Amino acid sequence: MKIGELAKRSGCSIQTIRYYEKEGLISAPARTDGNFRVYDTPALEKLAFIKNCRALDLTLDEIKQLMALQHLPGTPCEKVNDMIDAHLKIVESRITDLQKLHADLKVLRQKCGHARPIEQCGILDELSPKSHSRN
Amino acid sequence: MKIGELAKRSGCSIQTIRYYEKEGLISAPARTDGNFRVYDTPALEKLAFIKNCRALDLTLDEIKQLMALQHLPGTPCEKVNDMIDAHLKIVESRITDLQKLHADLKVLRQKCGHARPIEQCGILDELSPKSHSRN
DNA sequence: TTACACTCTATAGTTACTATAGAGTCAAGT
DNA sequence: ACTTGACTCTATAGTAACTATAGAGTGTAA
Repeated sequence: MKIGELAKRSGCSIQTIRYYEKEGLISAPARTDGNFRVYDTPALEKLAFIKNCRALDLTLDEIKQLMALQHLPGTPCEKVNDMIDAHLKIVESRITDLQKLHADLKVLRQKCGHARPIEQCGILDELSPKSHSRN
Repeated sequence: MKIGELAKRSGCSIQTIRYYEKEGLISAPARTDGNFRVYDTPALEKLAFIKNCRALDLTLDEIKQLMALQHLPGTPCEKVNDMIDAHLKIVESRITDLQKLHADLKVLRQKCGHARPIEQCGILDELSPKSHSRN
Protein backbone atom coordinates (compact mmCIF):
# COMPACT_ATOMS: atom_id res chain seq x y z
CA MET A 1 0.00 0.00 0.00
CA LYS A 2 1.09 3.59 -0.54
CA ILE A 3 1.50 6.19 2.15
CA GLY A 4 -2.01 7.62 1.80
CA GLU A 5 -3.65 4.32 2.53
CA LEU A 6 -1.27 3.62 5.39
CA ALA A 7 -2.17 7.00 6.84
CA LYS A 8 -5.87 6.25 6.67
CA ARG A 9 -5.50 2.76 8.10
CA SER A 10 -3.14 3.76 10.90
CA GLY A 11 -4.75 7.04 11.79
CA CYS A 12 -1.42 8.84 11.50
CA SER A 13 -1.06 11.71 9.06
CA ILE A 14 1.13 11.32 5.99
CA GLN A 15 3.57 13.88 7.31
CA THR A 16 3.76 12.10 10.63
CA ILE A 17 4.63 8.82 8.92
CA ARG A 18 7.40 10.47 6.93
CA TYR A 19 8.57 12.15 10.13
CA TYR A 20 8.74 8.82 11.97
CA GLU A 21 10.81 7.44 9.12
CA LYS A 22 13.18 10.38 9.27
CA GLU A 23 13.51 9.93 13.03
CA GLY A 24 14.25 6.24 12.65
CA LEU A 25 11.11 4.95 14.38
CA ILE A 26 10.07 3.02 11.32
CA SER A 27 12.40 1.78 8.64
CA ALA A 28 12.49 3.23 5.15
CA PRO A 29 10.13 1.17 2.98
CA ALA A 30 10.64 -0.03 -0.59
CA ARG A 31 9.89 2.42 -3.38
CA THR A 32 8.03 2.14 -6.69
CA ASP A 33 9.69 3.12 -9.97
CA GLY A 34 8.11 6.52 -9.48
CA ASN A 35 9.76 6.84 -6.06
CA PHE A 36 6.57 6.33 -4.06
CA ARG A 37 6.85 4.57 -0.71
CA VAL A 38 5.29 1.08 -0.56
CA TYR A 39 4.32 -0.42 2.79
CA ASP A 40 3.43 -3.90 3.98
CA THR A 41 1.32 -5.11 6.92
CA PRO A 42 4.22 -5.25 9.41
CA ALA A 43 4.72 -1.54 8.78
CA LEU A 44 1.10 -0.93 9.72
CA GLU A 45 1.60 -2.93 12.90
CA LYS A 46 4.66 -0.94 13.85
CA LEU A 47 2.69 2.24 13.43
CA ALA A 48 -0.09 0.83 15.59
CA PHE A 49 2.46 0.04 18.28
CA ILE A 50 3.78 3.57 18.13
CA LYS A 51 0.24 4.93 18.30
CA ASN A 52 -0.48 2.88 21.40
CA CYS A 53 2.64 4.20 23.05
CA ARG A 54 1.92 7.79 22.07
CA ALA A 55 -1.58 7.46 23.53
CA LEU A 56 0.22 6.75 26.81
CA ASP A 57 2.29 9.86 26.19
CA LEU A 58 5.56 8.00 25.92
CA THR A 59 8.12 10.13 24.10
CA LEU A 60 9.46 9.08 20.72
CA ASP A 61 12.77 8.37 22.41
CA GLU A 62 11.16 6.07 24.93
CA ILE A 63 9.33 4.29 22.13
CA LYS A 64 12.57 3.86 20.25
CA GLN A 65 14.09 2.27 23.34
CA LEU A 66 11.13 -0.07 23.73
CA MET A 67 11.41 -1.17 20.13
CA ALA A 68 15.11 -1.74 20.51
CA LEU A 69 14.45 -3.93 23.57
CA GLN A 70 11.93 -5.96 21.61
CA HIS A 71 14.68 -6.97 19.25
CA LEU A 72 17.02 -8.18 21.95
CA PRO A 73 15.36 -11.46 22.95
CA GLY A 74 16.57 -12.81 26.24
CA THR A 75 16.97 -9.41 27.84
CA PRO A 76 15.17 -9.32 31.15
CA CYS A 77 12.19 -7.06 30.76
CA GLU A 78 13.02 -5.12 33.89
CA LYS A 79 13.95 -2.13 31.75
CA VAL A 80 10.49 -1.97 30.29
CA ASN A 81 9.01 -1.91 33.76
CA ASP A 82 11.45 0.74 34.85
CA MET A 83 10.51 2.93 31.95
CA ILE A 84 6.81 2.62 32.69
CA ASP A 85 7.46 3.33 36.37
CA ALA A 86 9.49 6.40 35.51
CA HIS A 87 6.74 7.55 33.23
CA LEU A 88 4.15 7.03 35.92
CA LYS A 89 6.16 9.27 38.22
CA ILE A 90 6.30 12.01 35.62
CA VAL A 91 2.57 11.84 35.04
CA GLU A 92 1.93 11.90 38.77
CA SER A 93 3.99 15.00 39.32
CA ARG A 94 2.36 16.71 36.36
CA ILE A 95 -1.03 16.02 37.90
CA THR A 96 0.07 17.38 41.26
CA ASP A 97 1.43 20.52 39.63
CA LEU A 98 -1.74 21.08 37.69
CA GLN A 99 -3.90 20.61 40.75
CA LYS A 100 -1.89 23.25 42.58
CA LEU A 101 -2.26 25.51 39.57
CA HIS A 102 -5.98 24.91 39.49
CA ALA A 103 -6.33 25.84 43.13
CA ASP A 104 -4.29 29.01 42.58
CA LEU A 105 -6.40 30.02 39.61
CA LYS A 106 -9.59 29.44 41.59
CA VAL A 107 -8.37 31.70 44.36
CA LEU A 108 -7.39 34.31 41.82
CA ARG A 109 -10.77 34.09 40.16
CA GLN A 110 -12.49 34.84 43.48
CA LYS A 111 -10.72 38.18 43.64
CA CYS A 112 -12.99 39.77 41.11
CA GLY A 113 -16.66 39.92 40.17
CA HIS A 114 -17.30 40.97 36.61
CA ALA A 115 -18.84 44.39 36.67
CA ARG A 116 -15.93 46.50 37.76
CA PRO A 117 -13.81 48.85 35.68
CA ILE A 118 -10.37 47.48 34.98
CA GLU A 119 -8.61 49.78 37.47
CA GLN A 120 -10.34 48.01 40.31
CA CYS A 121 -10.01 44.49 38.98
CA GLY A 122 -8.99 42.27 41.85
CA ILE A 123 -7.31 39.84 39.53
CA LEU A 124 -4.95 42.28 37.91
CA ASP A 125 -4.29 43.72 41.32
CA GLU A 126 -3.37 40.31 42.63
CA LEU A 127 -1.05 39.63 39.73
CA SER A 128 0.79 42.90 40.15
CA PRO A 129 3.89 42.93 42.33
CA LYS A 130 2.92 46.27 43.93
CA SER A 131 -0.12 44.66 45.50
CA HIS A 132 2.06 42.00 47.07
CA SER A 133 4.45 44.48 48.61
CA ARG A 134 1.40 46.26 50.04
CA ASN A 135 0.76 43.30 52.35
CA MET B 1 20.58 48.34 36.42
CA LYS B 2 21.97 46.17 33.63
CA ILE B 3 20.42 42.98 32.37
CA GLY B 4 22.46 40.69 34.62
CA GLU B 5 21.20 42.34 37.77
CA LEU B 6 17.64 42.43 36.45
CA ALA B 7 17.92 38.72 35.74
CA LYS B 8 19.06 37.99 39.27
CA ARG B 9 16.46 40.22 40.87
CA SER B 10 13.58 38.97 38.74
CA GLY B 11 14.54 35.34 38.64
CA CYS B 12 14.29 35.31 34.83
CA SER B 13 17.30 34.36 32.78
CA ILE B 14 19.08 36.94 30.69
CA GLN B 15 18.01 35.22 27.48
CA THR B 16 14.43 35.12 28.64
CA ILE B 17 14.43 38.85 29.29
CA ARG B 18 15.81 39.56 25.84
CA TYR B 19 13.24 37.13 24.44
CA TYR B 20 10.38 38.94 26.18
CA GLU B 21 11.63 42.19 24.71
CA LYS B 22 11.74 40.69 21.23
CA GLU B 23 8.21 39.38 21.68
CA GLY B 24 6.96 42.75 22.82
CA LEU B 25 6.07 41.75 26.39
CA ILE B 26 8.39 44.36 27.82
CA SER B 27 9.46 47.50 26.07
CA ALA B 28 12.97 48.06 24.79
CA PRO B 29 14.94 49.84 27.53
CA ALA B 30 17.42 52.68 27.21
CA ARG B 31 20.99 51.82 26.29
CA THR B 32 24.38 52.90 27.57
CA ASP B 33 27.00 54.33 25.24
CA GLY B 34 28.37 50.83 24.95
CA ASN B 35 24.96 49.57 23.84
CA PHE B 36 24.13 47.78 27.11
CA ARG B 37 20.48 47.67 28.17
CA VAL B 38 19.63 49.76 31.26
CA TYR B 39 16.52 48.98 33.27
CA ASP B 40 14.53 50.85 35.91
CA THR B 41 12.30 49.60 38.73
CA PRO B 42 9.09 49.61 36.66
CA ALA B 43 10.79 47.16 34.30
CA LEU B 44 11.45 44.87 37.23
CA GLU B 45 7.81 45.11 38.24
CA LYS B 46 6.64 44.24 34.77
CA LEU B 47 8.83 41.17 34.82
CA ALA B 48 7.43 40.21 38.20
CA PHE B 49 3.91 40.52 36.80
CA ILE B 50 4.87 38.28 33.89
CA LYS B 51 6.44 35.81 36.28
CA ASN B 52 3.26 35.65 38.35
CA CYS B 53 1.24 35.00 35.24
CA ARG B 54 3.63 32.36 33.95
CA ALA B 55 3.46 30.60 37.31
CA LEU B 56 -0.25 30.25 36.57
CA ASP B 57 0.70 28.87 33.18
CA LEU B 58 -0.88 31.71 31.25
CA THR B 59 0.56 31.88 27.75
CA LEU B 60 2.63 34.84 26.66
CA ASP B 61 -0.22 35.83 24.39
CA GLU B 62 -2.66 35.84 27.28
CA ILE B 63 -0.25 37.90 29.33
CA LYS B 64 0.09 40.38 26.50
CA GLN B 65 -3.69 40.72 26.42
CA LEU B 66 -3.84 41.25 30.17
CA MET B 67 -1.21 43.97 29.99
CA ALA B 68 -3.05 45.64 27.13
CA LEU B 69 -6.24 45.64 29.21
CA GLN B 70 -4.42 47.22 32.12
CA HIS B 71 -3.69 50.19 29.92
CA LEU B 72 -7.27 50.75 28.87
CA PRO B 73 -8.74 52.21 32.06
CA GLY B 74 -12.52 52.16 32.12
CA THR B 75 -12.79 48.84 30.31
CA PRO B 76 -14.99 46.49 32.29
CA CYS B 77 -12.80 43.77 33.68
CA GLU B 78 -15.10 41.05 32.45
CA LYS B 79 -12.49 40.07 29.89
CA VAL B 80 -9.95 39.35 32.58
CA ASN B 81 -12.41 37.07 34.30
CA ASP B 82 -13.26 35.35 31.04
CA MET B 83 -9.63 34.66 30.38
CA ILE B 84 -9.10 33.15 33.80
CA ASP B 85 -12.24 31.08 33.43
CA ALA B 86 -11.12 29.81 30.03
CA HIS B 87 -7.76 28.99 31.51
CA LEU B 88 -9.36 27.12 34.38
CA LYS B 89 -11.23 24.98 31.87
CA ILE B 90 -8.02 24.13 30.03
CA VAL B 91 -6.28 23.15 33.24
CA GLU B 92 -9.24 21.05 34.29
CA SER B 93 -9.31 19.09 31.08
CA ARG B 94 -5.56 18.58 31.21
CA ILE B 95 -5.94 17.13 34.68
CA THR B 96 -8.71 14.81 33.53
CA ASP B 97 -6.61 13.63 30.59
CA LEU B 98 -3.61 12.97 32.77
CA GLN B 99 -5.67 11.04 35.30
CA LYS B 100 -6.97 8.81 32.52
CA LEU B 101 -3.41 8.36 31.32
CA HIS B 102 -2.25 7.50 34.81
CA ALA B 103 -4.91 4.85 35.16
CA ASP B 104 -3.98 3.35 31.78
CA LEU B 105 -0.31 3.24 32.69
CA LYS B 106 -1.11 1.58 36.02
CA VAL B 107 -3.06 -1.14 34.25
CA LEU B 108 -0.25 -1.61 31.78
CA ARG B 109 2.28 -1.83 34.58
CA GLN B 110 0.32 -4.69 36.17
CA LYS B 111 0.82 -6.78 33.05
CA CYS B 112 4.36 -7.63 33.88
CA GLY B 113 6.50 -8.65 36.83
CA HIS B 114 10.16 -7.93 36.42
CA ALA B 115 11.95 -11.23 36.10
CA ARG B 116 10.80 -12.38 32.72
CA PRO B 117 12.74 -12.43 29.47
CA ILE B 118 11.65 -9.77 27.05
CA GLU B 119 9.75 -12.17 24.78
CA GLN B 120 7.23 -12.77 27.52
CA CYS B 121 6.95 -9.22 28.73
CA GLY B 122 3.30 -8.52 29.31
CA ILE B 123 3.78 -4.83 28.72
CA LEU B 124 5.27 -5.12 25.27
CA ASP B 125 2.65 -7.71 24.49
CA GLU B 126 -0.09 -5.33 25.52
CA LEU B 127 1.34 -2.52 23.43
CA SER B 128 1.60 -4.66 20.31
CA PRO B 129 -1.36 -4.65 17.92
CA LYS B 130 -1.11 -8.43 17.38
CA SER B 131 -1.95 -9.05 21.02
CA HIS B 132 -5.10 -7.00 20.66
CA SER B 133 -6.30 -8.91 17.61
CA ARG B 134 -5.76 -12.10 19.57
CA ASN B 135 -8.63 -11.19 21.92
C1' DT C 1 47.87 46.25 29.69
C1' DT C 2 45.84 42.50 30.40
C1' DA C 3 42.74 39.60 32.58
C1' DC C 4 38.08 38.90 33.63
C1' DA C 5 33.29 39.44 33.99
C1' DC C 6 29.80 41.14 31.54
C1' DT C 7 27.10 42.27 27.46
C1' DC C 8 25.84 42.35 22.48
C1' DT C 9 23.55 40.06 18.09
C1' DA C 10 22.40 36.25 15.47
C1' DT C 11 21.53 31.61 15.05
C1' DA C 12 20.32 26.86 16.14
C1' DG C 13 18.28 23.50 19.12
C1' DT C 14 14.37 21.56 21.96
C1' DT C 15 9.39 18.19 21.04
C1' DA C 16 6.36 16.14 17.93
C1' DC C 17 4.43 17.42 14.76
C1' DT C 18 1.72 20.50 10.95
C1' DA C 19 1.70 23.28 6.87
C1' DT C 20 3.41 24.94 2.65
C1' DA C 21 5.72 25.36 -2.02
C1' DG C 22 7.01 23.54 -6.10
C1' DA C 23 7.76 19.56 -8.62
C1' DG C 24 6.92 14.91 -10.20
C1' DT C 25 3.74 10.37 -10.84
C1' DC C 26 -0.07 7.94 -12.46
C1' DA C 27 -4.66 6.43 -13.96
C1' DA C 28 -8.90 7.66 -16.18
C1' DG C 29 -11.46 10.28 -19.45
C1' DT C 30 -11.84 12.83 -23.97
C1' DA D 1 -2.24 12.05 -27.54
C1' DC D 2 -3.61 15.16 -24.02
C1' DT D 3 -5.36 16.79 -19.99
C1' DT D 4 -7.36 16.65 -15.57
C1' DG D 5 -7.16 15.40 -10.88
C1' DA D 6 -5.65 12.81 -7.12
C1' DC D 7 -1.71 11.39 -5.22
C1' DT D 8 3.18 11.59 -3.93
C1' DC D 9 7.93 13.52 -3.55
C1' DT D 10 11.61 16.68 -1.07
C1' DA D 11 12.81 20.58 1.41
C1' DT D 12 11.69 24.18 4.33
C1' DA D 13 9.37 26.92 7.86
C1' DG D 14 6.28 27.32 11.62
C1' DT D 15 4.42 26.04 16.42
C1' DA D 16 5.60 27.60 22.30
C1' DA D 17 8.64 29.35 25.28
C1' DC D 18 12.45 29.25 25.97
C1' DT D 19 17.89 27.50 26.26
C1' DA D 20 22.45 27.29 24.40
C1' DT D 21 26.11 28.66 21.53
C1' DA D 22 29.54 31.43 18.72
C1' DG D 23 32.00 35.31 18.00
C1' DA D 24 32.49 39.93 18.98
C1' DG D 25 32.56 44.05 21.81
C1' DT D 26 32.49 46.70 26.72
C1' DG D 27 34.01 47.98 31.14
C1' DT D 28 36.86 47.81 35.18
C1' DA D 29 40.32 46.50 38.49
C1' DA D 30 45.05 44.97 39.38
